Amino acid sequence: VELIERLRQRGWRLTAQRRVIAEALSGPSLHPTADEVLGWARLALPEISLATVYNTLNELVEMGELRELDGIGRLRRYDPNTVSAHHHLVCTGCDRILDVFPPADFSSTLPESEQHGFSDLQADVLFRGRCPSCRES
Amino acid sequence: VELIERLRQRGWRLTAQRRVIAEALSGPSLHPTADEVLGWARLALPEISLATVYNTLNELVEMGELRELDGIGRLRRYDPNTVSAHHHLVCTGCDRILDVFPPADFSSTLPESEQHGFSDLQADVLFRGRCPSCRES
DNA sequence: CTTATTGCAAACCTTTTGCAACCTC
DNA sequence: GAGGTTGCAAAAGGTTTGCAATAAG
Repeated sequence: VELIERLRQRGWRLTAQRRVIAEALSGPSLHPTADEVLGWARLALPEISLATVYNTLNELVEMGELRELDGIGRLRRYDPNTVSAHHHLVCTGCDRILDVFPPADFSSTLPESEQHGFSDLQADVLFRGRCPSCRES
Repeated sequence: VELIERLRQRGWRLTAQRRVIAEALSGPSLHPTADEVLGWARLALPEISLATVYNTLNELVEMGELRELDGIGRLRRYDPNTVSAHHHLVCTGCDRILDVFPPADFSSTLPESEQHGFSDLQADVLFRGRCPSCRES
C-alpha cells in the first residue's frame, strides 16, 4: 500500500514480516496494541514472532511513520496516522478510541505566560467521555 | 497536612506508612514515580516496602485523591494535585514536568460535530516542547 | 480483640535483548 | 556472498498478589 511505498523509498529491506506488519497497520483509524498487530499479522504469516513485531514497531516510531499512544488503558498503543493532525476521544466505559479533528492547533492555546520559555510546542490531547452505548448500560 | 486530614475523615486507618507516603506527596507541583515516592518515604521510615507504596498509591487513585500520569517517559507518574484544574508541559529533552493552567476548559473546545455523542467530556492535555536549558545544549 | 495493613517473595505482563540461523539485496 | 533481519528464549523492568506476621481502632 502507501506506507510500504514510503518504506521502500527509504531503503528499507522489505521482508515478508515487515510487509505483513505494514499491511496490518494500514486500516482506517486503527490504534492497535503490539499484541493486536501480532494477531493480524499472523493471519497472513503464522510464523511471525512477537519480537519482530516489537522491533518493527519501534523502527517505524523512530522513522516517524508511527506514533506511540500511552495513557489509554495500560497497554501501549500505536497510531499509524501520522499524516493528518488529530487527537483522541476515549470512552471511559469501554475504552473505544475515536480520532477527532479539532478546528485549531492546540499548541497555540497555551498563553505565553504559561509557556515557561519552552519552544517548539506541541500538544497531545486525550478527550475522555462516555460513549452512547455505554451511557445506556 | 491537608491530604492526611481528608483521609482521616474518610475513615482511613492511619498507619505510619500511609502518613509518610501522604507527606511525600504533599510538596508543590510534584509528579513522582512510585520509586521516587518510596525513596522519599524511606527517609522518614526506612522499613517501608515498595508493595505498600503501590498499594497505597492505588488506593489514593481510586479515592480520587491522586491522578495517574502516563505518557511522560515510560514510567507511570502520580499527580497529587487533584484540586486545581491544570495540564502538563514536558520537556522533550530532559523530561522536566511543569504544571500549566490554561485559561479555558479544554473539553469545551471539541466541536459538537466531533463529540460523537459522548457525554461528560474531559480533556487531558500534554504539551511537549524544549525547555530553555535544553535549547542551549 | 478484630480486622485491616504490611512486608516479603514470588508471580505477572509487557517490552527488550543476545545470538545463531536465515533471507534480502 | 555480505550484512541486515528473524525467531527463540531468556532477561529486564515495572506492577500486582498471596500469605503469615503485625499493628490500628
